[in-house]
Amino acid sequence: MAKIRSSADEAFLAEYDPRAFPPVAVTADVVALTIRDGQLCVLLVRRARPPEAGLWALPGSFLRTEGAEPETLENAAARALAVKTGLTGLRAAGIHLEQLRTYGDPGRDPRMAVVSVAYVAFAPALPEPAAGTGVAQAAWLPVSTLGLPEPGLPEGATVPETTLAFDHARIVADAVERARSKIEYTALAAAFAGPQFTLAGLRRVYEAVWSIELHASNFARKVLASPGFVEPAGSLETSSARGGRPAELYRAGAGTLLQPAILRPRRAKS
Amino acid sequence: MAKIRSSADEAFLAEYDPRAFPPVAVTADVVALTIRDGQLCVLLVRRARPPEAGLWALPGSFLRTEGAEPETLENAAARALAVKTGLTGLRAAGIHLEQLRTYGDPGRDPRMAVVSVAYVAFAPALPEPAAGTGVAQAAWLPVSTLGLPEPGLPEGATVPETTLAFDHARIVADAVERARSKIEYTALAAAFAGPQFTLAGLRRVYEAVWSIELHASNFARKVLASPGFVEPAGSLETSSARGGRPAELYRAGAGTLLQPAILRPRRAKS
DNA sequence: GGAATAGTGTCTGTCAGACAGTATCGC
DNA sequence: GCGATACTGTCTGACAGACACTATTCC
Repeated sequence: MAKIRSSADEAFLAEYDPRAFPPVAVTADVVALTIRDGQLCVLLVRRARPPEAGLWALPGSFLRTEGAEPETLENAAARALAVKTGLTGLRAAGIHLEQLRTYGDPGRDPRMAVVSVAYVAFAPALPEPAAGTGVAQAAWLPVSTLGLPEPGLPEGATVPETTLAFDHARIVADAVERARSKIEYTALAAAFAGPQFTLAGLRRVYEAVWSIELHASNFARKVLASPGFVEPAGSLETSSARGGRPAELYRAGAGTLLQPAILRPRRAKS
Repeated sequence: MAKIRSSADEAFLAEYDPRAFPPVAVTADVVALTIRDGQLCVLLVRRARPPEAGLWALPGSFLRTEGAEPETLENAAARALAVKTGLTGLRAAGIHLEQLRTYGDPGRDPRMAVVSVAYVAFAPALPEPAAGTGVAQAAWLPVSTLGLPEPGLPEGATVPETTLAFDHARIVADAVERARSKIEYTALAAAFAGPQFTLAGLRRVYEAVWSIELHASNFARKVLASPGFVEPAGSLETSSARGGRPAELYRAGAGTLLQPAILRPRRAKS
């Protein structure tokens, strides 16, 4: 461990022996998002132990760097999901997992300096999670009930009081903003909608993520005008809810980038 | 330091004592970008010591987590620029510094597990850098000479052979892509152009970052149609290079988000 | 038939690309 | 005058928003 050294020694040694520096813990935290009952939900775990025991938090895990097989940050994120919530095989199932950003403000964890690399996972309706290691409870919670701060807070900004542990409310807010932006220009929304869906179902995904209502006809026109986004499944929806013409069923197309994009309405008229 | 423990003990302790885990070094690395002689350039340092001695690398610094004032990742990035290249006061000068992403693949540093949080800085023409601690040389190098890989490589992907140390070529590629995307919908390009500039000068910034040619007339129309992007400085350029009507001078406007955006041409016509 | 939902057609406004034409300099 | 650069005007096509209209179901 680090002895007391002069500042000059420290700067010199930095190039040669990173172990001379005070330790930092690195975690991978996952913001798993899905749509349930028309609401955008995030997968949270209730912490069983201090610090922040009893509060909802993101599933996370410390990065394993030694041993037979050191892991990538992305693998640590997938492992955190499996260990904390019982959701396994996400990578094999093709669930999209991407890096969000990294949070390392001093004091964000009372134990020591902790740098958290946050990941976002986008998933269609998944099974109920199970409480894993160190977890009292695991559940999908609607993001609208969490009182999230504005996304994009600068580093060092004080995070408003919330019901989530550490600075996880801020991380969830950034993840939701990523999802809102990502469904504009990628075919990601189809991943939320499941194997087969109607245009109305896909529209409800956009409406849930963006928290707005969309014009059904214009939406359908734009989706069908984006080659590779959806392709007809060849059958009709069975027994629509409260009458009405049955909708055609679609499945996700081969494309990943939408051209043209499905842009959300921009306010900001001068 | 960590003793040998069973896997179950390890998982249990993870919640209580992060120090029981093997140490990870965290660095903040900076990709500083600027335009020099019509070329997009990145600030690199030639490493004076092993590992990778003699190779060009990004200026970086290990995160300080203990002592009187633990620092944020962003402050560590600014400190790295100052210590390694002598460029100080960037934050005070309003230089834009934003987090890019985090790189933590096992084996990316031969010494130990190193997680690097990369930052991007966008700057107008800056003074020549000076070689700092552990650095043999510091210089602005055109990105076109570096043989960068495609941006957006997934985690764990093997980085092609380059002239840069570690996986820094990949980081620079991601930073350039960020800059290319960022000048579309923010007024960032004005930051490259300096305090006063002509529309042609601003256009050359876009052309350098995007590596394409733009139609001068359409470009001017789009820039002037984006409120808050530029405002006339009230004077004309003095002594244009090879004759021709002198161009009007502009300065950066108050806006930061461009509405409408200055979109780069999309190829991808079916 | 009436209500409800699905889907099509059309009009209008915004913006990008192309390009012709005008303005103003150095030589 | 001539070339070079700066800037303006106009046409066309792509796309978004609004909305009228038709189609098909349940009640």
